[in-house]
Amino acid sequence: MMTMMKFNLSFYASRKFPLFFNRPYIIAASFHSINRNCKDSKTLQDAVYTFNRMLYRNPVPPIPEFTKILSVIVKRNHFAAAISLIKHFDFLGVNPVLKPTIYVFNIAINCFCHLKRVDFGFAVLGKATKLGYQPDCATFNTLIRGLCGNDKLHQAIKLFDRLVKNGFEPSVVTYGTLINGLCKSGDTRSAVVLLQNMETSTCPPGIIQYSCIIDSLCKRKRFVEALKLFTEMKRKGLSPNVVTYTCLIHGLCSIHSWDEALELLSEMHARNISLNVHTFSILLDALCKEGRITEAESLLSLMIQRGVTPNTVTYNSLIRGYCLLGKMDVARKLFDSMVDQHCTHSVITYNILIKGYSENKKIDEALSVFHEMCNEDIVPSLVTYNTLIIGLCQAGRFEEALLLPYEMKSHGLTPDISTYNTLLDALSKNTKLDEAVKFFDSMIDQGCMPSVMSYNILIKGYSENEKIDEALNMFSKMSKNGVNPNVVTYNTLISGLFHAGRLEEARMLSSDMKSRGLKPDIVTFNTILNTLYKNGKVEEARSLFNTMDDDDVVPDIVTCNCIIDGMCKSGETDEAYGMFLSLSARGLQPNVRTYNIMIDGLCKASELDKANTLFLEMKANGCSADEITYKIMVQGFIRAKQTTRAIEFINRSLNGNVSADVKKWLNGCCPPMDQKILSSSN
DNA sequence: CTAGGGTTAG
Repeated sequence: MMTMMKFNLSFYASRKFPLFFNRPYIIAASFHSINRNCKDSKTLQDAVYTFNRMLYRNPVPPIPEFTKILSVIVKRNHFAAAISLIKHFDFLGVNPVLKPTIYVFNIAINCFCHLKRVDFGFAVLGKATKLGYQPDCATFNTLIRGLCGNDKLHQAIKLFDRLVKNGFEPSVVTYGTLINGLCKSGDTRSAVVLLQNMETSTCPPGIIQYSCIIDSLCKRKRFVEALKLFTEMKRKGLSPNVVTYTCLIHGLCSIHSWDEALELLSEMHARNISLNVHTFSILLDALCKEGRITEAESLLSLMIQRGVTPNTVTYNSLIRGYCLLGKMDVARKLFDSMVDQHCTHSVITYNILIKGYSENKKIDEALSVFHEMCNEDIVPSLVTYNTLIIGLCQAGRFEEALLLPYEMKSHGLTPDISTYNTLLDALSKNTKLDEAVKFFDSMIDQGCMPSVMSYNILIKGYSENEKIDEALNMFSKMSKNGVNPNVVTYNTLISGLFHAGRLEEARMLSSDMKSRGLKPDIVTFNTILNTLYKNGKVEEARSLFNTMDDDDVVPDIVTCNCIIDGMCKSGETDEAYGMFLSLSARGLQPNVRTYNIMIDGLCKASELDKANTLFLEMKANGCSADEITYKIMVQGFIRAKQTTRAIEFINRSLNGNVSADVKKWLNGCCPPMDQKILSSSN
């Protein structure tokens, strides 16, 4: 326990105690939380009722009975309600029966911190000190956490240092809180320094501190450092627990490193650490994200078999998995079945379903799910609205989308920058550039400052409408307004300049970008490579491709498609095919475009059998042929005068639900055959 | 004091 003997608190005693009474925001907030959810409000009302009854019981129950109720209320996030109950305690020192303990003060501080009023938290500390209470470890830990959680990390560190200087011995929780705050703010380096400081202090770091930093490193994809800490903790005799492993597995899954993740799973097995609902959910989510829904289903059975009950989060991932595959009926069924499994729908569950319907071109269903959630007393979040706005815009229903920010405001939600950017993008994409520009100005009037993304959207809008000079104008305007361009800005402009044939300016921009400390990314390379090939600069393209590695940029499938296409067009079909075969070794999956490019190249090199084999292979690889694939095959066979096989493909495409404009395909291909093929295929 | 699910631009 900590020693407070010489601990000097004078610097807090001067703080003003907050007025608990008659704070309008407290009343408003309590009202809101009571109405948030029926089931919840019932427990809240019960708790408040019991609390008030206890106040008038004779004799009054001991204080810990009251704080127990307060803890329940706080656990359910009814902070304002807790504070309004705490005001019943006697802070004036006239009623010895209702004399608060330091624990009551701590709860009040915690509540104020959660209500984003850390300043009131400090005022409570001031009052406690003045009344002669000794703040305990929890008091300061709560305040430090409050500062960390309210973007006042710097003050948290200052408080920590000041406390230490005044003789306060931080506990492992104090260190842990600060390490967590540093990690969440992205300063993992300082977190590691603090971890090292713990080593020489009276409380050495534990599993929690290591796990916290490991998680933060994984989230930032710094796996080398994460694994180093992981090894270090094991070397120090600290056994990683299920949380530590789960953090690492999560990180590895996020970069599709399945083998490494599986290795950790077997290590867990060897150490007799069982997977919990978090671990299973992460694995299931990763499978769903990759479209591996059958495996996700098996994993669900496995977890149930092992006695781990899936929860709302688990189901959310599965539902999203079905949505991603367009299986909305299954998604909906699963959604409905959650109730039978005693799983509640969260606002995120609804958001997933709404997005699923929107993306599968079922915006009316999305809207009806939205109304459903309101009827179920689930309060739509900012994300709900933003998702709906995207859906409405994609469905071309701009008027409705533009109304939603007003509806949000009437429900107490503030549209954020992404709300506005979505609308801005929708306007500029749909040849309403003038309206987009007006909207951009109105954002500022609404008190929402345009972000880099806002500028990027307009720059793209101008570029794609042959107004590259206006785009360049926006570019200089953004810097003037204190918004720094990012890689996307440069990529958009470079692409626009290429499109306008202003190659030299594009080149200049690309070096300007580097001088600003921005590194070209995969899109930059793809944009430039594409243009080089289009302009027949094959050698230059090839040497640029070879420099990608120096910039730590790994070619993706778009890059390879571009290279394969370029090789085919310059007659190097064998080299192109070699590259095609090397894709899996690069960890890349060919997509429809890859197959189309390669098949076209093979057809033009009169390698029809090879082309046909690829056509069959793409289906076996789960990549379905589109209209272009059929067109390439048909034209290939016509060029080779293999009319029967051409007709075969025309019929296949017509039977295969591919919307094919056969007549268009045949245009320019052997006119005399035109009639013959068309008549036989009908 | 540590872990999982939902939204915007190239």
